[in-house]
Amino acid sequence: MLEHMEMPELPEIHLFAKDMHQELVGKTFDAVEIVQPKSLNLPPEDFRGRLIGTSIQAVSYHGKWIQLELSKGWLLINLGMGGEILLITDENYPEKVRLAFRFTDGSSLAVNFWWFGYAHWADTLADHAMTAKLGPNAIDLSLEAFRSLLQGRRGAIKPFLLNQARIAGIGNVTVQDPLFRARIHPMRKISDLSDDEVEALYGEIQHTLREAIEHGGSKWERNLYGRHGSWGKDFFSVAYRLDEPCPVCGKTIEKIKTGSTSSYICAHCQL
Amino acid sequence: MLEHMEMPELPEIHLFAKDMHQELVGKTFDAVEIVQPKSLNLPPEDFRGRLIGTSIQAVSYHGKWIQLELSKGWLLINLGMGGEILLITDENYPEKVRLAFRFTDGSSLAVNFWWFGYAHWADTLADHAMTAKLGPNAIDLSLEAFRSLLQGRRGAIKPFLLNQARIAGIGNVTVQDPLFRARIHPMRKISDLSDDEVEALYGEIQHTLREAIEHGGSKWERNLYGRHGSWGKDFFSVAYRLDEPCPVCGKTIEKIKTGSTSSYICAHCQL
DNA sequence: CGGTTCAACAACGA
DNA sequence: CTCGTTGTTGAACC
Repeated sequence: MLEHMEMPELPEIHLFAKDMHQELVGKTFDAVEIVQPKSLNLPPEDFRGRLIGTSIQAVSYHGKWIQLELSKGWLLINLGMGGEILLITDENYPEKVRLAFRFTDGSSLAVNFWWFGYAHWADTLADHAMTAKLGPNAIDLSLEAFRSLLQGRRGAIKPFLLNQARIAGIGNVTVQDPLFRARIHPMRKISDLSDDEVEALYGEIQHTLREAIEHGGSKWERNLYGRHGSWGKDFFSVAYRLDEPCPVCGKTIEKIKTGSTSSYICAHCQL
Repeated sequence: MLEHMEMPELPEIHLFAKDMHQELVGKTFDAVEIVQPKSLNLPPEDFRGRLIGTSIQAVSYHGKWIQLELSKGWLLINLGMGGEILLITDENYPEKVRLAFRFTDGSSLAVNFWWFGYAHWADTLADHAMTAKLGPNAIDLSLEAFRSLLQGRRGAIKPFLLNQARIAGIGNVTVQDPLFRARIHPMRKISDLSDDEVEALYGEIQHTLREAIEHGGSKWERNLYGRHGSWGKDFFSVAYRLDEPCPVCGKTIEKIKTGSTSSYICAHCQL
């Protein structure tokens, strides 16, 4: 039932960045193993050449991208539809690896994508179109900023929230319960939302993201150390609860098509 | 039959820029008459204030925009769906005028749009989004540059050629015969084109643009001096020749919808 | 069906 | 395709 929820969203990326910052700052690239060159934005030799000898200064994130600031340039990683980043402290690499980075201290970082992801090198963040065009991280938004982003928008609320160019980091897992709890139908026109609804939605988004982070990310993901999070379906009110009763009114939760994504909703509570 | 061909494309703009450079360099703006303020990107007073007292240093073009480099800033003119720019040497203004510029030597330039056009002022070209985002002028492209622009494109060839952000200056009149002569269907996927087809298409585009320029632009347009060009349907192989025989195979030329534009093609020759 | 980009399209406005 | 904007949809891609 939850087999298609293995994609990292803001909480998991946030945790990767935090742990990677903790573990990797100060390390220097010694070697780069590239199993899947198509994931790169440079020829493998160039990519390797940019990294080797540089050191990691800081690790942050923007939306679903992890950003490693180097002594020269940036290494930008996107796990695509899902994947793992593992810190390897001994010589035991995991079986499946698309990319591996070895550091001069003997430790390594292994990256695997379930299907496809990116590892890009950029001189500056502004040079990298895919991250440069992202909106602000959802978790860093103030209510006022959220209101002003919604200002004058004509479309529906759910596609807006999922559009990474508007707000970065929200995905189909973290958008559904906030909408339910704010009692807003995913396809409601943004211009129809009352001030109170916007405030409720904002609060529920913040709550959901923080809750997921506090619980170490989702159960279906592994973190930098290979450990699973504890945030899962137990925390959901309607998401992925097809045919179960709405926790508020008891009516049956439905699955509907909302543009190109699916949504679980209570048609009675969400208007 | 040819009633909808009154929009200037690269050849006509090229000729305007050339003649305007010849005639206008050195002239100083003395007065600006603004009949249609909506065409401007500044309040009329500001627009006027930017121009008066400045002189024209050079006239060039980018796509369908004519660029007048001034002693300070740029005046950028786009004729939109069609229009005229006339050099007036006596005091007889044409009847219909949206904008008129008077110079200190007593001469004037009159601009008319059939429907909508622009006259913008910009401090630098980089400041002006509408021209800054244009692709390279079609006529200045090398074969290699043309190939690299097509690299990795997923859509159909005709919409690509008409997209001014990719290549500037090609319009629905100047695109049709090159496609026919290269034997390429307008809706062919770019990724399906062979190297030879790309080269043929490139050559035919260059040929068409240069031929139109050499003949003074299209018959339906007037130049800076009010004179019509001589490039017209006689030069076309299939464009606007509905139900006539294909000059190569004799089959009937068809008119088809290609996205939002129409195309005249030989369905037998163009694959 | 995932993330992201791109293309095609509609509608509107200037 | 005069051009911009906005948003929607579907496809292709890695």
